[in-house]
Amino acid sequence: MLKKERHDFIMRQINLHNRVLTSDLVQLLNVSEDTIRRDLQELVDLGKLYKVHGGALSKSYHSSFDDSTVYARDSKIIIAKKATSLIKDGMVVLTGGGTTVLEFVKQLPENLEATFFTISPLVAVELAKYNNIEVILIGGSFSKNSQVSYGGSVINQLSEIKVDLCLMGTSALHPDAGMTDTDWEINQLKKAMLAASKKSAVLCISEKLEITLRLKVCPIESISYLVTELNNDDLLLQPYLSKNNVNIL
Amino acid sequence: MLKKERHDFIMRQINLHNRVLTSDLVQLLNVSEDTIRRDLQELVDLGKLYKVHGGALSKSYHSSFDDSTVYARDSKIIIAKKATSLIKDGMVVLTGGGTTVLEFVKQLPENLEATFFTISPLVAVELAKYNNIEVILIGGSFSKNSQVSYGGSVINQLSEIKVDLCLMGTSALHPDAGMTDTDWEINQLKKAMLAASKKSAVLCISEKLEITLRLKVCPIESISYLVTELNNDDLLLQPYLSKNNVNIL
DNA sequence: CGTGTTTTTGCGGTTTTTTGCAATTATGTA
DNA sequence: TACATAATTGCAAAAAACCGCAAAAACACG
Repeated sequence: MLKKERHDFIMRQINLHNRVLTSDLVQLLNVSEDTIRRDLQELVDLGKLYKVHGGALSKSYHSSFDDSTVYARDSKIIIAKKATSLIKDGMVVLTGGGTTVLEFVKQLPENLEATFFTISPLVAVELAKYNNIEVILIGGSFSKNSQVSYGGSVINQLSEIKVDLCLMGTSALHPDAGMTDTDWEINQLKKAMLAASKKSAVLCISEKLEITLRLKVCPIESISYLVTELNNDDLLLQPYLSKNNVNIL
Repeated sequence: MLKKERHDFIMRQINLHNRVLTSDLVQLLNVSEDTIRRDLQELVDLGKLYKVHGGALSKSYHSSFDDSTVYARDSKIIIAKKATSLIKDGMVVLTGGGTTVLEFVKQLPENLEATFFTISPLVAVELAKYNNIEVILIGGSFSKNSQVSYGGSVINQLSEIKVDLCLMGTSALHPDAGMTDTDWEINQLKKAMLAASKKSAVLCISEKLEITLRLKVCPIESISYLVTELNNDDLLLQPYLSKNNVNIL
């Protein structure tokens, strides 16, 4: 069996069961432990899975249960602070969920007067702490993974509003492929959010740039503002993005 | 089972119940006590939980326990535990907000299969921790005081559903005046919730009994179940309530 | 086709990690 | 205080990971 075939086999197992045991793979693929370990290490280097003593776990599995510690918190705070400059008194804003957006809300100026629509209950609770912000929570089926409202009724409600700016995080952004995602419902949701907004801002830590996932949300030129933790000079994509009218923050 | 998986399992239990017993984990994970103790110690080193004699507690629980902002927490826990007996597999339930309802959600049995509608984002987030509970968050204008969705759109959405049981806290309950409130919008909301439900349960600490506020929500006989922290014998209203077909828990 | 190079793979030996056991100590409770 | 339960410690066996090496296979190129 070719190495590539083994890698594909391992990734199938990972996607199916979220985990693999070294010992199982030795039996199934009929190669030595060392070979399996080398395979796993290579897949780790490609960022495709997570290695632990005794086997490996899928990346999504790992991140979804690790909710007590926010990953890359420092970067997210930098992004959040930058993003607040987009918000002016009197604006009507729509936000998604996620730790970066939540951090953004915490950084807003105390006396901001604005109206916020949001699909995230945690964001709503945080926004409610501001006296002069009107909060409208958009409800629907509640996603256990992403902790936001989703589904048909959310899409319907979004189709009835038009806001100045929509603000969301993303799992992947690529100069050619644009914004992409893995979950179909979240994908639909983001499309509807963009359609409901005059302008859009995407909050994205740099390591998620230049990654492409299965489902396309929108092309790169649909994004009005990209907010990362990098300086403009350090952002290699900068010229390409500017060409597509994406403002960099 | 891999060590990482055990750690994730433990953290899930902690997030769900705010505590774990060493002895329970030994049975559930089928490893020796020593292994569990080492696991717990490692999670302590990672700052993810708090170790005590006999098991471990969640960090948030520990801090919220010290946090005296939750008034009469002990009574509310008693009420919450009693109220869980009203919920059976397969039920469709509607809940309001408030600390007592939130505590109720935390006390639900781990594998409950049910559908919950709620107007409270915090309740939704807490419910989402249960694998077999479907959560539908009802959105609308968000109340800074009561931390729930309210207003016309909520009333509309409530008019479209019919659930088995509606569960809410209250600020006042009186044998003659029934359930009363001070806030007009919350008043309307509660009426709509009751109208959307076949049966209703009111969670109420005893000190709010025999109080009357300005706005009437419903007469006493509209309440199917009253849950307080008292024993039946200590509840002076008991005969009167039974006469009006209110079940006491 | 032949030869030198790179890649892949398995093996032996060593080190690290994990786990359970037993003996001891600590803790909480009647 | 005494007793039961839980925690700690040291230890040893088993499992897994690591390291260097060499055989085998695949590849490149004249």
